[in-house]
Amino acid sequence: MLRIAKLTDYATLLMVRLARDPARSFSAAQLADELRIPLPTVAKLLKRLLQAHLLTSVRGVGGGYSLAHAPHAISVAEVVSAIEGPVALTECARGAGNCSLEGGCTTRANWKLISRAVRVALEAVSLADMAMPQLRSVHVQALQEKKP
Amino acid sequence: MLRIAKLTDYATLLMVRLARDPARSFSAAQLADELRIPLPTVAKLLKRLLQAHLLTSVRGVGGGYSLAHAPHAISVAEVVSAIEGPVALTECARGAGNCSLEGGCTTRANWKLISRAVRVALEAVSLADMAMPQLRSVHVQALQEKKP
DNA sequence: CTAAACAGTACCAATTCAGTCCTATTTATA
DNA sequence: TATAAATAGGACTGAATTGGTACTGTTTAG
Ligand code: FES
Ligand code: FES
Repeated sequence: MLRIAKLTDYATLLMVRLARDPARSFSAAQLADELRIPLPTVAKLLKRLLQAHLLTSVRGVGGGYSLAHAPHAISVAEVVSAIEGPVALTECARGAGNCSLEGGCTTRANWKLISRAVRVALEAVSLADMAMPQLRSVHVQALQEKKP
Repeated sequence: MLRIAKLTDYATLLMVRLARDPARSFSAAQLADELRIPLPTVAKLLKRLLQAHLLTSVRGVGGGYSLAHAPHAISVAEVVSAIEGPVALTECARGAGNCSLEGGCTTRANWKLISRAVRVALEAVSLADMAMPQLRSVHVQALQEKKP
């Protein structure tokens, strides 16, 4: 159904929670408890987000995680990419298309453009936005195109 | 990676092929052969597209499938929905969120808006567009928002 | 020195997805 | 009217992905 993975959904919840108190630091256990997500899963996600440089961590007693950047400087697209890799709607949209028509395949190039539009839509929304009651607007000026 | 299913990719290939000769009628075997997609798979997809009323079919010898509407009147969004159901990025974006915060969950409402932006992006592109060498533009005026 | 907390990896279970097969039913035409 | 070309519909399997778990190691405040 063209939906993001459940884990990605969790990840945004985590990030949005962190975005509400950008100064504070949270342990995995705290977040798991507060959001009612199983601890091992939370731990796994935080690790991935850390590797994507969206978080900073402090080890040891009293350690924890916090955002690596200001809430308005982290986009939903980054969170999604961190968990499920780059946004590319079709296989061939990201490189070698194994499609049949190949040579004269118009579909492929067009999927790439559509993918970009989607990516732009996700990039347009920051964690700060997500933490707010309602997005003001997601105005997506999607694609600038090489003229006919 | 936020990608559409392989079957959906196939489905668009099929639809685009049909869109190139909207008058003609194609048998499943013809399409399978031309696009190098396994026949049983093609047959399955055509059935689903038929049930979504995107195609019309004629049975018997010399029968086949053709588009139910003009190529410019069928959007990529419709094809995607026909194969993988309605576009809704998150579980809760389409109804009952089983999310923890529930009550005051701002994330949920915002995901809905993002989903809509994506949907609009897919609706903005028709089969006729996909059949052309390169989309002119996918300008997505995504969301009109209830003002602050 | 101990306990809290992150780091990394490997593993299992369950669901989903792609693909196949089989058995009707319809219809042009030889 | 018999035959073959086609769609209609469903059931079934195998593979791949995903969600979730477990274990072992490292860091660090008190
Ligand atoms: S190369 Fe993938 S659709 Fe043609
Ligand atoms: S209800 Fe699903 S994210 Fe809160």
